[in-house]
Amino acid sequence: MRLLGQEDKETLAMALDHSGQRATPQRETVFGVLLDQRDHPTADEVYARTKSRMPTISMATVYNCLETLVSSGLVKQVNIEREPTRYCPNLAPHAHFHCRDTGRVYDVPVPEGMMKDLAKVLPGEYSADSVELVFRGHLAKEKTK
Amino acid sequence: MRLLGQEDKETLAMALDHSGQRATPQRETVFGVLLDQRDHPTADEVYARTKSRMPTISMATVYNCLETLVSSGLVKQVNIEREPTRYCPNLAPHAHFHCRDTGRVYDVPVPEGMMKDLAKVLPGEYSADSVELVFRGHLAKEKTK
DNA sequence: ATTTGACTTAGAATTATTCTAATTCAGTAT
DNA sequence: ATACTGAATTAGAATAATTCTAAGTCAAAT
Repeated sequence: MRLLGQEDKETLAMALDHSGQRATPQRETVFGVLLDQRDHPTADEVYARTKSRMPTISMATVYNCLETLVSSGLVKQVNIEREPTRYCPNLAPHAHFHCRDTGRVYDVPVPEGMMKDLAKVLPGEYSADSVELVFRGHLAKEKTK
Repeated sequence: MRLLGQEDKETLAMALDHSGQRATPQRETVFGVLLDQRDHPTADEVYARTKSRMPTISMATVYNCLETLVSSGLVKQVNIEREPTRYCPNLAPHAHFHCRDTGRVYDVPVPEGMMKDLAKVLPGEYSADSVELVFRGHLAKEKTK
């Protein structure tokens, strides 16, 4: 485990301040958990990982912290097929791949131009502020990571 | 309200048979409800609409019928942001637009070529059998329908 | 020092969905 | 026609992720 670096702490503090919220040890720890292992953990998983660093934290607080991080814009929720919500600190535009065998979720980089093209399929009466792209299928071989 | 036409009944019977299941009045009625008003109803809404045509049907049966229809391939589930699952009998490849104001979901036709292009962003180790594309935002004016 | 309001916490409540166990039904074999 | 078989339906209980509630804690500002 790696603690939150000074740089990440600054980022967090600024983003929270910008949305009228405070940095707290719990929020820093949860954010650190997300940055540390970018495997799209569920709230349960975040709770378990956070608890090992901060044993007194409660599930409710984990939910609160995650919500705070999302509202500050540093973390995105990833919802796939009514499964428990997953959390993702990858702010670059990207798609997701959901493996039917393992249930794991992988980030898929999306080229700049593709996002532009996607916007074009929308008829004029719609104006979208977010696009979500999820692939589902299988991994060719075994992905070790 | 419009009853299930002979053609739709055939389609349903064939699809069910193909997946080793039987056509029943409940399944026909639920399917009719979905074809009748293609506004992506939730199970609750399907239940209410179906009950007005077949007052004795139960919620469990509605869930069972929806599951059956999905497994037969005639209906697709549409999941958006952990909201209750919606049901959609539109089999053509299409995207969805989720209005932040009303919560309504609209079908957005996607040109053939776009789907092809989307597949290309997937690195070789992934093989996708389904793609989900959801836009979220606002409608320019008021959409009356 | 005291107040204020934000934050954390444990546990209860909510809610969409699934499960269970009993009943009904349709088709087939007797 | 009648009995069997497995599928389908049903009411209600159970599940599980998330949200809510109400009480307690803390940090900053007066």
